[in-house]
Amino acid sequence: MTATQTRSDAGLATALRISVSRLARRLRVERQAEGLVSLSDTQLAALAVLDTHSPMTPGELADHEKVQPPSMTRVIAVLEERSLVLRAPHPTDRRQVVLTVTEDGRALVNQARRRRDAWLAKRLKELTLEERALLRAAAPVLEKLSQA
Amino acid sequence: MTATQTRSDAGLATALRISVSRLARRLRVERQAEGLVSLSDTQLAALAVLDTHSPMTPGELADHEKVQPPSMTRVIAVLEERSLVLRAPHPTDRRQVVLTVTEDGRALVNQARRRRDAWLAKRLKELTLEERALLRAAAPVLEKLSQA
DNA sequence: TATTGTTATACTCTATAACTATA
DNA sequence: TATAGTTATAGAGTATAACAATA
Repeated sequence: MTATQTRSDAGLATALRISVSRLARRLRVERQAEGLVSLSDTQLAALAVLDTHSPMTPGELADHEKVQPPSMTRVIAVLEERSLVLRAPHPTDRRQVVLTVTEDGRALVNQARRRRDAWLAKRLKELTLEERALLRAAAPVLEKLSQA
Repeated sequence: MTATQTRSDAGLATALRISVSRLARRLRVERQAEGLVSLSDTQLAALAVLDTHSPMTPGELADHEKVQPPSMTRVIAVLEERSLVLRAPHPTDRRQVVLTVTEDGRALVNQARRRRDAWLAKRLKELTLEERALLRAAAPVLEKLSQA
């Protein structure tokens, strides 16, 4: 590796960190600007996890989302009150609770996803074909970075 | 544009949103895991803005960071108490306050930046030359997206 | 009167500690 | 005793409303 590439790579970490963080913040803001959903980040994230992993127990959900069980209790209370999830007794262990996402819950998750994608899709259309191709190739690399 | 490309572009928004959001979250977590800095996101962000735009008034800083003035008042109080910023009277308008970052403040911002970059730089080294080149090219496009 | 910044107060989110029910 | 979940309580962060000082 040449000295130029080494310098360039040192700058790459900074440049990538800034551009990724900034775009992520923008995506959050654009989602909130859409309003209407009126669920907090954590509430929506928990619902999205249930959408793909349902059924789960509150404990599993808390572990997955890296929050403490009491925090998840409150999140679930909100989701249940809005009929987005169902709480049912565990078939064999009566200490546990089984959570399942409702049809309303799935619909809301999908709506939220579409709304977040909408802003980005619009911005992507303003790019050149080459730029989009570049991002298409870069997306899996970014994904790999975050899972390292 | 072909039908295939259209479908692919629709998926691109979703793929890019997920990978960018996930990597940004990971960067936040890794920064916090480094500990030591002991400033909140907002406090560090405000300090970083002052590092590049100092001097600023509290009002300008609140506008820039999209928080309400009373919230910024509290952030500044913490930063001043730790000798990271200085509050001085405005030379001509005595209603206003002029904020400048101290040497300690600049040092802390740079340290925080280095620490955040360190994790990412390490991950980048695990990629192939081609993958790094891809990200180098993609970074400015991501930057452009966030500013759209 | 309008503007800049602060103080007073309340709300949301999350945490730790203590408790209940069950295994 | 140990585990799953909830309730009680506290702390951090941010908001709105009211206020003081100055333009």
